[in-house]
Amino acid sequence: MRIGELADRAGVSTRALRYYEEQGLLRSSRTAGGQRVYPPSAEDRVRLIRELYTAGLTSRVIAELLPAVDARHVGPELLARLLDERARTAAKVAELQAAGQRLDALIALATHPDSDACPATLDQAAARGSAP
Amino acid sequence: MRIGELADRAGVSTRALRYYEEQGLLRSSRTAGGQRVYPPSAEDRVRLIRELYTAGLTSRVIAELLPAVDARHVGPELLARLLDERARTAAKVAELQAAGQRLDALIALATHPDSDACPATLDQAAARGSAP
DNA sequence: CTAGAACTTGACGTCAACGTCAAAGGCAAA
DNA sequence: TTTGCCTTTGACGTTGACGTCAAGTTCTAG
Repeated sequence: MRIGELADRAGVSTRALRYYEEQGLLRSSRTAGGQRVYPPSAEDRVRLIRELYTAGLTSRVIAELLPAVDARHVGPELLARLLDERARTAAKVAELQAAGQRLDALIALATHPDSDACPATLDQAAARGSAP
Repeated sequence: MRIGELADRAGVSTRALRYYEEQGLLRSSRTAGGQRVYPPSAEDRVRLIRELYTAGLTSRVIAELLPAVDARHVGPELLARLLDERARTAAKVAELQAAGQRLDALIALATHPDSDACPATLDQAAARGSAP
């Protein structure tokens, strides 16, 4: 398949696909005229790349990661980085959930106009952590 | 307190504090000489701002949100945006957790060099969602 | 009163993952 | 062959939350 079809299938732009290639995340063969050609497996590869981006990894880290995925072998140095990134995502999840509770408190403020618990949730959570 | 102390206490840069003020997120009184002065409550305010940033909200949205927090009253239009943002954070949490499992699979690959389950987790999760 | 740390505004720099535009060439169908 | 969509490389633009530097002012300890 060519770049347009892959973009459609994977739900990204052609610009993104060229960018991924430029960053060493995605390979392609070429037609005689120089146009990029991808195997069907490229779709899953792009989805994986997107997912790793979603995890907050940079293209540089992903570029180091993908060969290990393909070879199914992770060296000790890369493992250290993986543990680091995993901790980072876990922390981010926790932060996001905490922030989500802030939003919930605000939403409760709007939907239950005269509850007493809401203000406490809004103001004091930051001051004393998150547990009561 | 002045800007440097607030920055230290809240764990942000002075540049960030001035930026928050510029964006209408943080107020300050001034000394006769024009230097910013903050009340002790500003520390919690900054932490709240940081938390909302962490939730993925932009400064513009936060600027609309904070008055509602102070007034403890959320209008219907803002409520709609809140529900939207809350859904966004929930989705982001889910994505982050999915991506975290990818990282876990890679980590397992490094720590249990010859398990059979790992490759499946690595490759096929994207192809069929996330449930087995 | 004076050194020097802390503060002021203003303005340009950064970084990542693309968006967008331009000019040119490739490809498939009629 | 011609029409017209797809693709190519190259290069500049965007966005958000600050970083950073500069030149000048204010505050405070001694």
